[in-house]
Amino acid sequence: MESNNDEPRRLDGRTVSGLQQALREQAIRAMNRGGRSHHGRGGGRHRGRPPGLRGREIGMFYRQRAMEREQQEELESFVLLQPEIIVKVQKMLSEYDSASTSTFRSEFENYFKSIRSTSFEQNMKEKLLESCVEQDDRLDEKMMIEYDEMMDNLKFQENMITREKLPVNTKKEEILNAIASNQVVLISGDTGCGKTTQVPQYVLDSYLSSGKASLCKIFCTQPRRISAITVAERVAWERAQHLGESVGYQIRLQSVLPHERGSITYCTTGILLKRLESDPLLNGISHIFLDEVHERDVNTDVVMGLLKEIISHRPDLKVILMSATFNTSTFSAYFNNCTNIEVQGTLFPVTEFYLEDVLEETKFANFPEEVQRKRPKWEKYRNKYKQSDSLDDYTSFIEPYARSVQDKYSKFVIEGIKNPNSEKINVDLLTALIFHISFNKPAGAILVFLPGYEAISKLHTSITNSKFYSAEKFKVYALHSMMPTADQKSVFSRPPENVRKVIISTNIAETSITIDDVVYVINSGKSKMTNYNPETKLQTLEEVWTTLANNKQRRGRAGRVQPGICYHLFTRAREFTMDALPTPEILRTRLESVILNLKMLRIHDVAQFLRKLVSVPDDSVVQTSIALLKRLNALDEREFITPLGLHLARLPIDPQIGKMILLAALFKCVDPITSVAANLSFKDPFYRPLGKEKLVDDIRVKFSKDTKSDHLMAANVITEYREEKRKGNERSFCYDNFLSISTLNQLEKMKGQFTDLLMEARFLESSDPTDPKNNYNSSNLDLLRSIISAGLYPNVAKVRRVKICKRRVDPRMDIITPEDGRVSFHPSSINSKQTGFEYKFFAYFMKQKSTAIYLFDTTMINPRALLIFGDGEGAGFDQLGNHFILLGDSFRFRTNRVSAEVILKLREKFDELLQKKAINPGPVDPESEDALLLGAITEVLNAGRFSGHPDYSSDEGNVM
DNA sequence: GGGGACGATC
Repeated sequence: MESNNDEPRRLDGRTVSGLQQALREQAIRAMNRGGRSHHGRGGGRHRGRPPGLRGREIGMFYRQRAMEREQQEELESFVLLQPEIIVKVQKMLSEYDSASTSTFRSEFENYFKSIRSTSFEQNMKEKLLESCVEQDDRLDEKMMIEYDEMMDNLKFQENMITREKLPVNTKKEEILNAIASNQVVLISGDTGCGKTTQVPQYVLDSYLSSGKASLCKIFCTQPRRISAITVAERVAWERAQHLGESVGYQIRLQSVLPHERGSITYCTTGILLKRLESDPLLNGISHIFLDEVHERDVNTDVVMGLLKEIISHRPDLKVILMSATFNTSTFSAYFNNCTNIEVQGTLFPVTEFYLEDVLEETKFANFPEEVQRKRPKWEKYRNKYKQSDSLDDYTSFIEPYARSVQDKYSKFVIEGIKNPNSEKINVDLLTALIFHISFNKPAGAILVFLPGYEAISKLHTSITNSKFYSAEKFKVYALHSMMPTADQKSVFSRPPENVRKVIISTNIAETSITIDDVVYVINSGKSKMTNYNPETKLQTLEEVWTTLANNKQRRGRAGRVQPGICYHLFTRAREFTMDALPTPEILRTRLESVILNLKMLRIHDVAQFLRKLVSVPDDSVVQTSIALLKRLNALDEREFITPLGLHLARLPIDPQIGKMILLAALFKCVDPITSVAANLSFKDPFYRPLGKEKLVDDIRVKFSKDTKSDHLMAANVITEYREEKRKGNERSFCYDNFLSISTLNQLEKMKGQFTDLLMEARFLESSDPTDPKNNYNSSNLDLLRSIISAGLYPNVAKVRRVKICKRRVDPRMDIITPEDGRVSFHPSSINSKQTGFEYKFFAYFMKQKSTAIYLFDTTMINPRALLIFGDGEGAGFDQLGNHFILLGDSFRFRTNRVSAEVILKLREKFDELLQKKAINPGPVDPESEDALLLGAITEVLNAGRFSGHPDYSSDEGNVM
């Protein structure tokens, strides 16, 4: 056994010194400590102490040293390869060394070089020569006849009566003239004005009737998949046609395309963006409508930036921006002060009330007097100054307003709004208001906007537990993206007479879900926002005040069928402090995918391009994202896209996950890893119905089997779903396990898309994810976990020690990442429920700070995989002769010389292999030298697998 | 011990 050469216990991390210091300093400090081993610590305690310290200083010194040691321990580990493995792998590597290297596959080389050497501008000029849409007289004639037939259709004529009543119809000629005489036009109008369904039809019909339909091809982008479909269906219906005639849609993995010319295609913004990669001039397209530009999602902002450049090369291309009626000058200004045509909406008037009115009406005065301290004691003291500060702020902000309205409201109302707790979400007040409306106001559904799951859950409980509640008189729905109600039709159905429908929702009901019979809206004034902090490099989820734009949108939800009422649960004074608009998404997010996509468009100076967008992201975020892309080898040192980066950019997926499925192709474990990738890039298939949270968590643990992996748990779910579907049993399987059939089906489709693309790029021989040829290693659990970690790298966390609380891991304890210090398993991660781990290392994809820094999805990782697939400044030995390997710039592994050599050689050779495969894509031939290398890697991973044998496994990571 | 909402050619 190797323990004869390097006895693990004596290589305990405690004898080595400061990790983030220079190596020299480390060595000197270690020497000062006399190189004592763990066992010798009890002996000469004073020997490492500098002379001249007295009294308290001695205590301070030891305390400091204990802290240093603890920090080192957190980041330091131990790895040793067994001698027989070393011999075997060294032999394999020496054979591999003699193998020849590969060269560019020629057609890929040309493509790659054209992307690196041409600019966006040049590329457009080249494409212009190829593209020229000719008018087709015969087609025009045919379409004109069809158009006449449509006009004669009774159904069409009947629909036209309704269409002509839409407000946008009053501006029809003005709009058509503006589009005819301008390249860019902005049309702004509020919900219900008909711009989305009508304006593209006005344009199409003007071409049809003038016999030039072959020159008209309209694309209209939508931010959401669902709206692309429903709008297309509606427009086809209005024209008394089926989808696929003059109207169609295209979203990811699903489309009904209309006729090639003389047609309207509703698509998601993402589809247009992807198309631009190979078709930057939008060949054959005559009109681009960008709808809902006011929502300011990343894709729309980027497309606007690109269109601004494209239009000068395509003078015949018309761009029509469509927006809600706020903030329109921003878009008009962005496009050289383009014409803005404003259209009135058709919503019914909505009366607004504010907190002070609600208190008066409900007689609610029951706000908690004390400042509630939910935080632990220590935090209270730490924030003491801050707390009182914000209290003073509140007082000085509310006092003048309270004085100005004191004659209009009862004294208890004025006292109420002066209480800072009146600004917190108050379930009692919400419940009182809901029953007040229910028993005193005319019929109509009540829609409550709350920030998130917790508040929805509390209010739901409060309502249904109330003495005023009865199941016969109320129908209460909770609406959240993770709840099944969001996918069901029942929430749209009108309740029987005398039954009050109450919908408690997140902002999913602001844009994505529209419920027509809502008459009363209750706006809590709060919503949740993800944000990205460039300094801490952390994504956060914060509860924030809504903006005036949100308030307007929420209010509008009450006026769809009749005049409505909106109750804002904040004062008019608070409204005065609210922002006009939400922060555009591009300022709140990381930019890896955006940057890689721009590189594909041959936009090399990404930072310069981003500076020309409507909102300019922080340069430090751009730089952080570029740095990660370099670390993934997607960009080279000069920030040019690499062959690997090009493959990653072509996949519709985050670059890290793209790398994961590329590795899965090389290592032949495609089915489980594409499941992991689909799950990470789309959404979790589990529903979380109210009150079933624990049940769902238990089911997740059940599906995880013994993998210690949320990712492989998801893969297991897909495998079992497929099996149940084969048996015709999928409905009950999904019902019993709180799974969404539609999400699972989409995940399956996405897997197919990944394998299609991998095959197209020649990394696979079969495009069936389940083909045995793609899955020789799919049952090698340790390999699967390694591939996951290789993709997710450098997202690595380490468990320091496990605390058990009520027979479960306490998820708040003792997990660290080098960048953030202490983090936690999110309670929904199956690893927050495990009681023992064989390895200390975990890979994760999503990290988000809310009440703590949570890792949402985690896989326990064999540290050998990290060392082979990770990066770092290499290895060496300190002055005590202790060998080490670095992982990244912080994790450090003690080892011996031969182990270090073998591991680093594998790392180097694997990097080479990946680059080689990127320039000459192809499956790994089992007879080739590449297979030998992959075999050697698998050998090392397998030999490091936890075997229950304490001699080496304990120091590599066993923590229980 | 807890999850605002979206999205990805041919």
